[in-house]
Formats: sequence, C-alpha cells, structure tokens
Amino acid sequence: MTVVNFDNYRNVKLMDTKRLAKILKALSHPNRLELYMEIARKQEAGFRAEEEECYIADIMSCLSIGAPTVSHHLKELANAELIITERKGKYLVARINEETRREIEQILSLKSGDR
Amino acid sequence: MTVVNFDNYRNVKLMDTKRLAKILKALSHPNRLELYMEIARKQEAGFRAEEEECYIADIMSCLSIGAPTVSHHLKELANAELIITERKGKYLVARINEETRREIEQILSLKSGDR
DNA sequence: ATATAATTTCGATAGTTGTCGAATTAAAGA
DNA sequence: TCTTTAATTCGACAACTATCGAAATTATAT
Repeated sequence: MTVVNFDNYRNVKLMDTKRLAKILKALSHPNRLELYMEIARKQEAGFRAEEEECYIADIMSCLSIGAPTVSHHLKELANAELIITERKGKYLVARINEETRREIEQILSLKSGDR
Repeated sequence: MTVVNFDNYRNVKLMDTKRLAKILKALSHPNRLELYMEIARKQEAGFRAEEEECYIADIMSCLSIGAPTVSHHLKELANAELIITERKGKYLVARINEETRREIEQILSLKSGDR
C-alpha cells in the first residue's frame, strides 16, 4: 500500500502561503503556463546548441494571443519570480529563474513511499 | 555546476496544459491552498492516530472565512480532482486525491542533476 | 415532531483579470 | 533622418471570482 509522507507539507512553512499561491497563480492560466514551458523548452534547446538565448518574438508566434497580452503575461511570470527577463537590443530575452524552480521543486515534490 | 533536466517539461504533454492549469488554479488562492494543506495535515494526523477522518467543521475554524465560502472552495478543489469529499452523516469528510497528487508530483518535480 | 447543528444553494456585489486596439517607446537598418 | 520591427503602455470591456448574508437542506438529538 502506498502511503504519503506528508512531512513535505511542512516545508511550505519555509515559503509563506501567499508567496506560493502567487507563484501557482502565475502558472494557473493556460497561456501563461504554456509561455513558461515554452521558455523552458527553448532554454533547453539553447543548452544543447550552446547558445542560451530565448527570444520572445519567436515564442509569441506559438500562442494565439497578441503582443500586449504576451507582454502582460511575461510581467506576471517575472513578478512571481518564475522567470528573469532582460532586454537585448531590440529583443527581450527570458530565462527560467532556477532559484524559484528549485523552491517549487522542494515544496511540491511530495515524495511517496511504501508501507 | 547544476544543470536542469528539462525533459520533465515534456511530461506535461501527458496531462494537457488546460488540466494542469486548472489544478494549479485551484491551488492558486491563499485560502484554497491553506485549505488543501490543512486537509493534508489533518489526514496525516489521522494516519498517525489510525483514524483517517477529516471533518470540515474543524478546518473551517482555522480560516477567517465563512461557511459558504469554504463550501465553494472545497467544490473547486474537488472539481480539480485535488480532493475527494464524502458526506458522513451531518459532516463532510475530505481527503487528498492521491492519484492527482502523484500526477502533479511527476510533472512538477523537475529533477536536477550535475554535469 | 421540533430544535439544533453542519453544510449547501442562491443572489448580489465588489474586485480582479485576460484580452484587445491604438498609441507610444526603443532599437536597428536604410 | 526616415522606416521598419519589437516591445510596452494605456484605456476599455467582458468575463470571472471571492466573499457575504439569507434562505434552504440534511442529518442528529432531544
């Protein structure tokens, strides 16, 4: 029988509930989630190709929403510290905020074991 | 140097984006997140005490929101398949939906490794 | 049966948010 | 300098949501 180790829930105390809720909220909209994952995918491809740039203009074409909306969503992701954005000339570059990613991983990876 | 294994992002394909977004949305409100964690904690205590009941009335007193709102939030958690509720006489019993919990674990536990 | 207690439903409301089009700013090229 | 391209800001609007009080429902106990 599989049984949960709920000790992990106590980790949430490490990050306050509001912050975690904010992070989850940033990922709770299909378009924003897609955006985040696309950034992650592009970044992965960048690692492979030894060029870690991830331009927004490319990403935008994947989603069926306008530029203002993408800009708005990116700001929410950045505000939740899920991504880090940087302007490179004409373009905007985005990358995953590894620190936050690790935090989420630690909190939400509810390990299970057997009993 | 720590490097991310972004392969996990592909796992998201297993669950469609909308479903994952819906689950995250259900957890994206402080009160609902607190509710979910409280259910988990109470459930854990239940495991320890060999009585796995988790009554809502108890939980309600922890949060500073009224009964109608709690009812509403519980329905959203249940609708996202995060919890399973069952009526036991006068009371409502809630427990974590382990299946969904495992799914989230699998998708969001972005393992990292060294290179 | 009636009273009490737990929960839900309903209706309303205030606040939030995803989206767009138009206008603006920033940067690159001609 | 003028033009084009990328991105942002602004204003607006429709849709959604968290919350409440009041009323209804469900089950227990007296």
